[in-house]
Amino acid sequence: MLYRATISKILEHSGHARVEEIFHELKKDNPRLSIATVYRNLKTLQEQEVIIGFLHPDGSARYELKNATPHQHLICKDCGKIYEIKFTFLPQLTQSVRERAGFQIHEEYMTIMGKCLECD
Amino acid sequence: MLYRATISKILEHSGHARVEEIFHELKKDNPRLSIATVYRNLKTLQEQEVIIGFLHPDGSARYELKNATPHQHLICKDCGKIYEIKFTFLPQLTQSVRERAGFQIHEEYMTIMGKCLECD
DNA sequence: CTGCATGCAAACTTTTTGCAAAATC
DNA sequence: GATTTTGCAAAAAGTTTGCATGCAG
Repeated sequence: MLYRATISKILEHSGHARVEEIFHELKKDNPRLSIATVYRNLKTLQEQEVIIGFLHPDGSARYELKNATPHQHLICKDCGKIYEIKFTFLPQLTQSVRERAGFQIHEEYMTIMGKCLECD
Repeated sequence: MLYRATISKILEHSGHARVEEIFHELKKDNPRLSIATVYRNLKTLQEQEVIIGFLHPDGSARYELKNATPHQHLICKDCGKIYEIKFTFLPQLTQSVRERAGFQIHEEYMTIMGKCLECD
């Protein structure tokens, strides 16, 4: 069944979900669901580039929809909350890095750590 | 003993070392060393802000010296290699993010994913 | 003597895998 | 009927913890 639609729906209104959260949500509809199935489906959906997976600095894997407009992540070192931001000068940055290091940036995977307003 | 000097020396000439690598190096001098000790010391040194720990997207924990000049990380999604780069416009970025989101950037923890020259 | 650091083994957490049963086409 | 997906249990891999021992102040 691949759970594609369901996982997408979950990620639509819960931004950077953990595996456990996704598992918990899916289980509401199918109590017999195994977490192995969740892992397998997340892997498949990531290979199909439907979703984006990344590691939170706290060590937990997080997932979000790929079709959302590309954005960057600010992650608070204190509370761990993830803020989304759109860097306006990203084209310049992308070009600069390509010229200086021959490195092609993937804009969806940019992470900045720091301290958020609430924790300051 | 805390292994502070030794771990620092290891990290001096092996940039983004994994726990296993550090363990292996330390074990040369002390064959009875336990990996639990390495984990405990790495944690302490990180709390003392002597070293910086971060998660490689491949899931492995990496460590580097904190006293080195702050830099940013480019990580290749294909080969996993970590490139260090110094963004020249970081002050502007820091200020922009602070104004727009009230978020105080920690410059040592900035990560950009993408594809490196060798893998392109 | 007191307290911190260590080794060892066990426990935990997260993720992956083998395999047989079930679902899908 | 063949292929794919699933549940379950076991296995890996990475990290943490309890406890008794050892070393240092």
